[in-house]
Amino acid sequence: MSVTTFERPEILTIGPLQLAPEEHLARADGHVLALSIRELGLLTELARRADRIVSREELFELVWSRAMRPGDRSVDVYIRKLRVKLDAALPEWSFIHTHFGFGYRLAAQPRRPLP
Amino acid sequence: MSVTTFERPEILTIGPLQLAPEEHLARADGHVLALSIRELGLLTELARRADRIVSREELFELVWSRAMRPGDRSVDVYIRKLRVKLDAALPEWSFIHTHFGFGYRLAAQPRRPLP
DNA sequence: CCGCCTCGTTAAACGACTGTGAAGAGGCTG
DNA sequence: CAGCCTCTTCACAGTCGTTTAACGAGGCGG
Repeated sequence: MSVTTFERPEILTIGPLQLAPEEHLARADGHVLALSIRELGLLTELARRADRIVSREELFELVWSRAMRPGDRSVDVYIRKLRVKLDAALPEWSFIHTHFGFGYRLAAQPRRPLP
Repeated sequence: MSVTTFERPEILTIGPLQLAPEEHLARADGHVLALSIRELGLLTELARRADRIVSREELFELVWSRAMRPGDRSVDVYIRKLRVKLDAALPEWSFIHTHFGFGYRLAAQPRRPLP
């Protein structure tokens, strides 16, 4: 059974960061970020769960659409790529926070200014 | 069914670039660009979707008015031709941005000046 | 304080995707 | 009919993304 709905395009806002998953686009202060499919997928799933801690296993299944093998480090590697690109675009902010033993949490946090 | 309307001519402006599709004309800083039919068609469809990523398939169907065969590189070739002509006319700007795996996006972006 | 487990980071290998130059067919014009 | 322009297709080169492995740093519990 199918129901026709008229949804507005999904726009996720995390501080100065804007995500438009359907358009394969991410913007930082309006400026377009060049993200790959995996990077955007991971960032989108984190953004949909903003301010909450999400485990690697959950992130992996959301983005890769299959179960994560024990020891798989793919999520870590892509977290790193995202951090590099986000930091290049918005050096004043930090977004992805590690919760040791649990997972990652996305939240826009102003970096403390240089003394 | 056809309805007679009185619309003002469509003028598309992308930074220093002006398109008048009905006149088969493109201007860069007022200076006329020599574009072929396909080139102008492709640039026009991109301009109508400025700042958004448009897939090859969509571009092909818009410009060629038929479905794109898998592996067809025509869009790429015309993107190249447009880039050459746009760069010759406005070396300080870049217009057509590649989004790997997704398509192309048109946006006027000042090229970074030489140090 | 020691050792183990977790996380950060880098890099190699491979495949997939895109950039580029050129050749050939066809059409239009003088 | 010759010359020129456009469109299309092809081949090769170059770039980018994904995945996996490996090493080192850091946190946590005993």
